[in-house]
Amino acid sequence: MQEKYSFSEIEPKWQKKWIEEKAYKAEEHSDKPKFYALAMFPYPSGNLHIGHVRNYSIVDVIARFKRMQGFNVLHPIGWDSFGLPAENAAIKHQTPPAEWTWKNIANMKRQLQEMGISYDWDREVATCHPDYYKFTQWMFLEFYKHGLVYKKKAAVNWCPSCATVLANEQVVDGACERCDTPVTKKDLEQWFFKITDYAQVLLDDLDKLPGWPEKVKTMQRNWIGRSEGTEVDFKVENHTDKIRVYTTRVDTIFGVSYVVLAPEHPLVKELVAGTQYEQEAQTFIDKMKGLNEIARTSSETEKEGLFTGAYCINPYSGKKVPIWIANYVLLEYGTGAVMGVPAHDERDFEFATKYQLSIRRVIRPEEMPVEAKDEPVKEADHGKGLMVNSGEYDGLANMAAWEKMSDQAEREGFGQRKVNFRLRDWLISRQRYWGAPIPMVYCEQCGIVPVPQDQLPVLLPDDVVFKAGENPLATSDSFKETTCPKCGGKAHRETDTMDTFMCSSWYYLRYTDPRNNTLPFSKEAVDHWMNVDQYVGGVEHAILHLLYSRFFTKALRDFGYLKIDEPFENLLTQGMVCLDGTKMSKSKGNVVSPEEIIGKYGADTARLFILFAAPPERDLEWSDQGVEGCFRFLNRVWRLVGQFVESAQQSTGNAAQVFGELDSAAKKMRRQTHLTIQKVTTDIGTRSNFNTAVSSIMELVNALYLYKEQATAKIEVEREALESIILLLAPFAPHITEELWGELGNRESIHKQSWPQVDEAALVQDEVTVVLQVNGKLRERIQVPAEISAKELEQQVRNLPKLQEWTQGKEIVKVVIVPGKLVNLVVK
RNA sequence: GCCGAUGUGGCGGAACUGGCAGACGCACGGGACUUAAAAUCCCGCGGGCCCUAAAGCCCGUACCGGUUCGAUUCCGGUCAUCGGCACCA
Repeated sequence: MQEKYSFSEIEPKWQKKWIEEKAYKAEEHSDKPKFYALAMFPYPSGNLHIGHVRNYSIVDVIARFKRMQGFNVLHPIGWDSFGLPAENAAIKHQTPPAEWTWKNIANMKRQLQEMGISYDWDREVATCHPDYYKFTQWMFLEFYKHGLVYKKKAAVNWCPSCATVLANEQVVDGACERCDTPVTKKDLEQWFFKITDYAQVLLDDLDKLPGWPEKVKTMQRNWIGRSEGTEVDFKVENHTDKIRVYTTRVDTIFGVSYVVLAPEHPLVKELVAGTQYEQEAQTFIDKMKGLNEIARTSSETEKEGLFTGAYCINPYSGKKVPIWIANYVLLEYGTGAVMGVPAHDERDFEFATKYQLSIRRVIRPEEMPVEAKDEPVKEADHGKGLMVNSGEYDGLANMAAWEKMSDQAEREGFGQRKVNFRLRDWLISRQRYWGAPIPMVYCEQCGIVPVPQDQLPVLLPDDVVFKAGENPLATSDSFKETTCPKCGGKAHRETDTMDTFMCSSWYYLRYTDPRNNTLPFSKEAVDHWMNVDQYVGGVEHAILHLLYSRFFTKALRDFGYLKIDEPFENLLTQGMVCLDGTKMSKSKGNVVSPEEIIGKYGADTARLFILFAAPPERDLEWSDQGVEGCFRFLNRVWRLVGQFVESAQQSTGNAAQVFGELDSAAKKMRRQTHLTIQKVTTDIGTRSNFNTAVSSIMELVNALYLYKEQATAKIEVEREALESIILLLAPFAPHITEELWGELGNRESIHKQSWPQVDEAALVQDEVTVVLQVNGKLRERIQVPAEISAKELEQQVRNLPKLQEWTQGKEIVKVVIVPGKLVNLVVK
């Protein structure tokens, strides 16, 4: 055995062997229970960054652990390889996006292999490969068949820098999530996925996910944004039209001072046509259109409105109320019209105060005297209370009135209860080249015609021109011009591609059957492997990818392709990797290169540090010295094995017999070995606390160093401890443990060994330390037989010579005993 | 504003079900080995009190209060930091 731990020789040697032997291939037919471990697949930007290393190290520990526990593990990897950076590179370097992308994939694949991650490389997928995007297009058509895809003209989010539209989910603080450019609105005809059909079930089924972080579920709940309310019609005076408003507080409707329409509301133009208000209203509408999302909808923005000159009638009170238009009302939500109740809504209060509209209380808090009901309202009150100034409803509790008033609207036909969601349909069109082409054809005769599924894929053409700000597919005549699949006549193709989130919404299903040429996956494969048992990735996907994937799963279930309701059983959202307290990023220049670290210390050290430095869901502060510490630890393990191998000849070989007659030091050593096995097993398996798993292995190493120096040290006890250390460490540091396992005389790979079992007998103690407290304060530790009764223990404590000192003549009023742990004397 | 999370030594963090606060690692200080350095090994390492030592005592988990024999852990309130949502009617 080499004296020095030489990772640069060991690591490539084993990596090569693992790949050649397909050591981590998932078994097709197996009696073992299955386990599906998955990391969010990377975008092939060119190089692995440290966040990837963290993500993949975590999943690899889980995969290797489960394998050793006897599971048939599916641990695949692939590439989320469509997207804008490839196209930007194409413009910048004049290289085709495909070439740039495949080069990056090759490089990052090499880097992953240098980390020793135990992937089943036979299942690798890349979303930009025609064999993959063929089925992304298949998905589009399948959703289309089931009425979940439609085209509509809408004011959509437009990123001027990326020259494409964006989904609502991709607009962060009014700016493009990719390039930070402020997003503008554009009226375009685009393809939408009807995710809103699934809003309720996407919300409800979050309760079926106990294995997800509360944080992520809350974010999804907020994003879906369910609210229960009532729609009510206000008749417009001298007009045939009605204004339908949506309110969650129909109980306050007797307090309506005005009704407000969104500036884009179609009724606005009608109301002002030919009146003195027309000119001003038009100016107002134009101004609102020119504003971007932030300026228009931020709660910071001052409320601005304009009277239309028209009035409508409150159906409950019969009162006439003025109709306004205002910047704060959104056309897309509810009915695009709102009633203003200044006494009970802060926003309405602010608006009414600004424009001197009336303010009338209709709910009084219980502690407020009835006589005070008409006193001036100083601030909006949205609390509970009793109805006042509300006709026949006066005196009712407002929640009861809410129900009765909704009943009245439904009975008399001027309104109805309504549930609304903030979630909008998912806009999937992109005016870009490097994505899956939308498989649709426009025929002069037949109109919109889907490409038949057996004619897929619609391939991306090579003869496109990349120019900033232009849709490249529109420049390719060979692509654009086609024949109608229905009538054979002249037609042209849709030139938009799909949002790359389409590709990533189903990739976890493809891994179950990655080379299937006729279907995205077979029923047998997907039924066998799904759900993903453990999913790990960054929290930045809490809404986008995770919501879309849940939607896809539910829709495919409803189409009959799946049996499951949810794709990801357990979700772990790992924290960021930081340097000097801030997230590592290229723009800040505070990055650590994984390649450099691996070159200097090896992959095992890099993996070990990143798992040891913090619990996985928390942010991790990078520390070069910390890495050094982990490297020292692996060296310590290396030397431990080296010293053992030299001295191991004396072993008698009959461990069971030796373990039957041990001295107390040996018993202690065995106990720690098995306690460590127990702890590491639960730390990995149920708590996902890899940091404490590593630290307890370190403790075991320290303990073994001390034990083996003792004159009476038993070689069998040493061997058991040492083998346990290496086995427990194997998921974290696969290369060094593979090497050391061989040095201990084993032929078969350590990664094919069974996970060590706890020997309950080794945990039994003859004597335990009991803590003695006086009034909850620690006073003494005493050694007592493990089997001692509470009575005997109390007696022994009462006989302690120092007892007088602690009680100081006071009386012992109570004795609390926790068997095997603690005695607390309560004195007065 | 609403929702969620977090707050423990010089630092990363541990304490799993209310029972020894600070495991493990880093940094730092001292020592051994060495001609020397590196590597390695050993000792110390929250603050204070006590002449020294042994030993012991007091304070201490953001802050204030409560429950309890006993609180980092449970409850109420306050503050701070981070993240998400934010005119959604």
